[in-house]
Amino acid sequence: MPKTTRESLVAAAAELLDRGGPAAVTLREVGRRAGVSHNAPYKHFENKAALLAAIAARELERRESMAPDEEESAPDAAHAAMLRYVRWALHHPERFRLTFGPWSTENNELTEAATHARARFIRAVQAAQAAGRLPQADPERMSALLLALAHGAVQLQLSGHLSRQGKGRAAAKNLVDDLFRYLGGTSH
Amino acid sequence: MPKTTRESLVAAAAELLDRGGPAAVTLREVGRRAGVSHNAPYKHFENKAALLAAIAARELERRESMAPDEEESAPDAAHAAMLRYVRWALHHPERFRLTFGPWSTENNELTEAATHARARFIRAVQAAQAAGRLPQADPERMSALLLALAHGAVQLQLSGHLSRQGKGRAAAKNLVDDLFRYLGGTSH
DNA sequence: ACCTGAACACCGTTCAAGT
DNA sequence: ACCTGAACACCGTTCAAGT
Repeated sequence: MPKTTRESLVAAAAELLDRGGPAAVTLREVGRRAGVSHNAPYKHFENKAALLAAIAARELERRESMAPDEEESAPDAAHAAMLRYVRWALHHPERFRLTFGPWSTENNELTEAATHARARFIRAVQAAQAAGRLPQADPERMSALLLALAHGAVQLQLSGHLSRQGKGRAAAKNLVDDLFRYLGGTSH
Repeated sequence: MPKTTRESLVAAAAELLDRGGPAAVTLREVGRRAGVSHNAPYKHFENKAALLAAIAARELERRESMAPDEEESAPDAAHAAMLRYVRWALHHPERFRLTFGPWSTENNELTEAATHARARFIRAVQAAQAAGRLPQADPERMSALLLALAHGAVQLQLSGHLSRQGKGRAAAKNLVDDLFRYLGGTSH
């Protein structure tokens, strides 16, 4: 595999991100790990923000390529996709956080990948609706509801705002399951 | 009002935060605006992170003091509190973002204020449950579900991940209303 | 086209010193 | 107890120059 300099830079940056957040992604250390000078990155990315956006885009494409194709139209595809998303986010908090922020709308590569992933999820939601497991609302809006919950649940768990004690065990995964249970009961 | 230096510092920092995020909160500019030297802040806060935590704590206490007391046990108190939260977050995105991150668990003042606010919300949820507007689940866990949705919906809207086009109009406010409608139908 | 080394402005933090 | 000014190490970014 002939790794281009660009790929090496993104890989090094992603590793630093995981280790200590965006502040730990210094162009100097990125360059060192990629075996180039500390400002070689400027020949591949406009600035540090663009480099971070490239990490986010790579991550999105990877997740995309990992999602099983056949599953898409199964009745529980949406539920499964959400649990997969939650598990991924909890294991890679910094990459998850990178998803928001200014990068999202300013970077083309990223926006395109995000739009594609969202379209895919909407199809899964439609399958669940057809199977009667989700209310018959506008699929796009129903998707937004589900995504918002997964997003917020992960965020709360990561920042320690979910009480971890016995009774109310409100782990992100449980909140996703709860929501599907409630929505499944609404045959409205 | 005899503003202490500490209060001036936090006020200046909050203004800078709103203007350009945490990166714009430089101790030098904070000092300048508060009329002190660029490292006077170190006599009041351990470091920059502690100063940011102080902003978050002040914000939480303000929101707390603004919440109407009588409303707490009304059947729609939880719904109203969530809409108020969403409106606040959309108007102060940087302060909202500050709520998560490392500060939350490491700062005592902040943790205490957050715990208090959460307890208050749980009581509102119990009132809604008693009125049959929310399912009879564990109140703490039901609160977590609602908070997660509000959180995630705001996050998605702020980062532009909610399609703003006509049909699926998935503004954060609408998602909150949707959830309450669905949960209200589940008399389970 | 891609890379390097020096340089610039800026920042968080520390320290010795002042009242 | 609170503040100042100088100093240090570090960072993003720019520039002139090399292949």
